[in-house]
Amino acid sequence: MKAYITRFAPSPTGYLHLGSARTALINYIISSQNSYSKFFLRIEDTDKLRSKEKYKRNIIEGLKWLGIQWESEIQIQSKRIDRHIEIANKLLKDKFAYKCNCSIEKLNKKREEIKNKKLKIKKVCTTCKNNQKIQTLNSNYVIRIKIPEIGSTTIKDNVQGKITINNQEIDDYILIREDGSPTYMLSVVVDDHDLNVNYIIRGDDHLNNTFRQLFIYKYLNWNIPEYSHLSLIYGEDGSKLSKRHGAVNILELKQKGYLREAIINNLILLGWSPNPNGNEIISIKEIVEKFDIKEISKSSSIFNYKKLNFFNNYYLRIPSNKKIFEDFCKTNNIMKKYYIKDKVKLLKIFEVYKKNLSSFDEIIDFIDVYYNKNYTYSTNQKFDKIFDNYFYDFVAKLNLLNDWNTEKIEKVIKNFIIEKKIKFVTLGKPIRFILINSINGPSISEIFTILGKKVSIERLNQYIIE
RNA sequence: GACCCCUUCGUCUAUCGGUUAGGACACCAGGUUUUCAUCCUGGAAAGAGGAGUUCGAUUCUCCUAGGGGUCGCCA
Repeated sequence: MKAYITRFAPSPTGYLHLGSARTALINYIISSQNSYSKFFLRIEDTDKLRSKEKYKRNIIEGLKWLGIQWESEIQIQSKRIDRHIEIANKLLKDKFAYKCNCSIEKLNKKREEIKNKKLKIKKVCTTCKNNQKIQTLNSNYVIRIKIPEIGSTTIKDNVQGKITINNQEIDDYILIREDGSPTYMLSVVVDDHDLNVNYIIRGDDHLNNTFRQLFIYKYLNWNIPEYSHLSLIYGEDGSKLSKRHGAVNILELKQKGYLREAIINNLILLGWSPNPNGNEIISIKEIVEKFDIKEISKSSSIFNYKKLNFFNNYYLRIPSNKKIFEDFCKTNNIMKKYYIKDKVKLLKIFEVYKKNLSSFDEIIDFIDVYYNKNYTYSTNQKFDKIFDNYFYDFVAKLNLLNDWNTEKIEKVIKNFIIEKKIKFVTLGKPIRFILINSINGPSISEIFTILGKKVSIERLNQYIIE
């Protein structure tokens, strides 16, 4: 198996979201498939205006949380500007690039003209490269790459297949801005080359850039990496995944109580299917064993939260993940209080409710009633006469029980209904209501256990038969 | 608009010319149950449209329609 050097290169202009996490994940998986491969993280922070430290931190933290590990220290693109400029100058010297001093207005006019005349060309500056005066300029110019006007360029992409476009479709894009700073198009190529990246896996919004970037590799005689352009994932309304689709920020999902296993399981199944017949639960270990990027679908897919919830429910029910629930409680502002007050009780409640949860935070809706010292039974509820007839008797029986656990309580209840020849619901429903003010919920023996004997009897005594 | 890509149940997908078009989530129904749920069983649900190629097309080709990506001194 080939040794791949892969990388994830986000720009810190937004949070790590599901789409970029998927790209990072796939890079990581590929590089995990053998011990010779490597995976780097590079922060592409050359857009000083939009890059934010908080986004950078969010991306790093999000990746760490997902368990995506990178090689050595994080690469910072802005620290390598001198090297980028050096390469641009080399290109310039070798006549693969040229200086251009066209004004923005002039360029816009040219673009307008191309549009109006329905021309297929993309090169907006056609004169500067032949103008000796401009080529000897010392300031107020940009450096553009020289792309041939004839011929075509082909890329072989592991996901998208073989794609060819005409060179006239490729613009003489800018390498160095007027202020002397390198553009993304230059920086990625130089950084990838210097890191020995030989496999680029990114979103297919970069597909067009590949044709452009290829020329830098060619002009410098650098090895061209392998490519895989992943189709993007969308929100349920078909539009790009964004804020209004819910918590697309990975760390927000963590805060809500989603597990990394669920997110990874869900993400990897978009466009890929390891097990055509049977369930779709797959561990990261199995993914690394089975994943083949050539099997991934070209078509884009829609992210479905209901499926994420299914996976999350599956993973949060696994006993060994109980400690993740504890971590959640320790960091969640609401849960913290309950956790400190009575950890054992909290874990008991979790055990009883977990089959109903899509994410840990959903337990918040159920929990307070078990901790509320000032609990009062909602008195407007009326029950069956039969229940009223046996109620005091039942409380008395329960009161006799000293060994207060689910099993014993259940026994008392069973014996009682047999003795009195009544149906379980006749007793169970009202009791549940008296205890937690809700008809629905866990079995009453569980509720008794969670509340403890003293509180249970106290709450039952709040019910007064009229 | 130009260039490129995509199109199987609501959603994610399987099928590498011949299948009752399979699975997962969601949905619906029945069963178990101490209510809700869990769990079990079952059900409904798909090849965008049109031409070709072929004995035979979901599968190959072309056209149309729909969707997406790109078209910056952003990355």
